Amino acid sequence: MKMVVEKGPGALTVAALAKGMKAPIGSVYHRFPSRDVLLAEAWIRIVESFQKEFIETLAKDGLQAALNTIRWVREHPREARILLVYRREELVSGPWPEHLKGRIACLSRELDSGIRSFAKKQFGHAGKETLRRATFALVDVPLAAVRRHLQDGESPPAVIDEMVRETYLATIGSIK
Amino acid sequence: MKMVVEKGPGALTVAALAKGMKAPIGSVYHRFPSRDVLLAEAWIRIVESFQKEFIETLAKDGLQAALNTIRWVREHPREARILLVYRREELVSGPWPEHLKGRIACLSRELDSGIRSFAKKQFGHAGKETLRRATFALVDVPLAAVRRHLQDGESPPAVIDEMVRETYLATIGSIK
DNA sequence: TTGCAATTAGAATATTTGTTCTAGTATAAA
DNA sequence: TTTATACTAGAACAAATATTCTAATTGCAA
Repeated sequence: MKMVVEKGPGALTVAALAKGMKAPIGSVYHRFPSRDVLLAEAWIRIVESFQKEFIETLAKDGLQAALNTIRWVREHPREARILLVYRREELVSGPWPEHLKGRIACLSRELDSGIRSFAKKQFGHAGKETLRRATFALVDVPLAAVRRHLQDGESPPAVIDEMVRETYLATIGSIK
Repeated sequence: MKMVVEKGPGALTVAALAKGMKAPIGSVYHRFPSRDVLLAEAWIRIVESFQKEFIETLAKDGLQAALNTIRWVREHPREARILLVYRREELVSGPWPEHLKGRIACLSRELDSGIRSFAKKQFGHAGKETLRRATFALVDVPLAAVRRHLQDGESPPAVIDEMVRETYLATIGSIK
C-alpha cells in the first residue's frame, strides 16, 4: 500500500514489492496466487472498512454520513488515496478472482439498500429521482470534495465540511 | 478514441490501433513519434475544446458555466469519457512530450485565472477559501455529478442540472 | 532426532507490447 | 518521364514484467 500510494499502482511490480518487503519473489507467490489477487484483496479490505462506517452512520443520520466520509479520509489518507485517486481497474486489471465475487456483490448490495432505507425513512419513498439525489448528496459530492486534495497529497481543509453540509441541505431539502 | 472509449486505454496497443485503422504499424509511427505523444495530443485537444467553452461562459455567468459542463458532456459523450473516466496518467504514462508542455501550462493558467476573475468580479476578492468554494461549485460538483453516468455509458439525466444549480446557489451564496 | 510442511531464493521462462528497420510502392510536381 | 517525398508493410528487436520451477533451508511437532 505504501508503494502504491507513493509511486502509483504501475510501480508495484512483483519484483519491486518483493524487494520492498526484503523477501524473495517466491514468497509473494507462496501467499498469493497472482498479483491481481493480492491487489484485489487489499482493495476490497479498504472498501469494506470504509463502507461499514458509512452504512452504520447513514442508518442514524444522512448528513453525518456525508461528513463522516471526510473524517474517514482525514484519518486514513493512505487508504483513501488508493480508493479515490486510482481507478479500480488500475489496481485489479483482470476479472475479479472467483473467491472475492461474493464479497464484491455484498458490498454493492449493502450500499444500495443503505441508501434505499435512508430514502424511505427520510421521505417515505425511494423513487429513481430521490435515489439519485440521495446518492449525489451522500456519496458523489463528499468524494468529489475530497478527491482534489488527495491527489495533491494534502488533508482536506475545513471548508470542505461546510460545503458538503450546504450541498447536502440544498439537495436533500429539495426532495418532496 | 473509439477504442479507448469502448475498451479502455490499456486496449489501445499500437498494433490494435493500426489494425483498427486498417493501416500498418509503420504508418502510425510515420505520423507520431510514440504512442505517448499520440495520446497526449488527443487528450490535450479534448481538454482545450472543453475548457475554451467553459472559460468563455464563465466570463459571463458562473451558474451557466457549471451547467454548460453538463451540456458539453451530453454533446460529446466520447470525449467526456476520455476526459473524466480515466486518469490522465493512464493515457499518457511517461512525462509530457516537450512540444506540449507549453499548451499544458497555458491550460492550467487559463483555468486558474478564469476562476480568479470570476471570484473578483462576483465577490470583489479572491482569497483562498473563496477560490476553493468557486472551484468546488464550478468544477468539482458538475464533474462529479456527471462522472457516474459516463462510467455506465449513459447520458446524464435531467435531475443533474437541478442538483448542480442548487449546489451552486448554496455554495456560492455562502461567500461573503 | 527425525521428518514433514512451510518458506526462501532467484534464475529461467513466457508473454506482451512499444519501437525500429529495411525494402518496396504510390503520388505529384518538374 | 523523372525524381523526390510521402507512405505502406510487417518482420525483427528490445524491454518490461508476471509467473513458474527446482533446489535449498528453516521451523516445528512427534
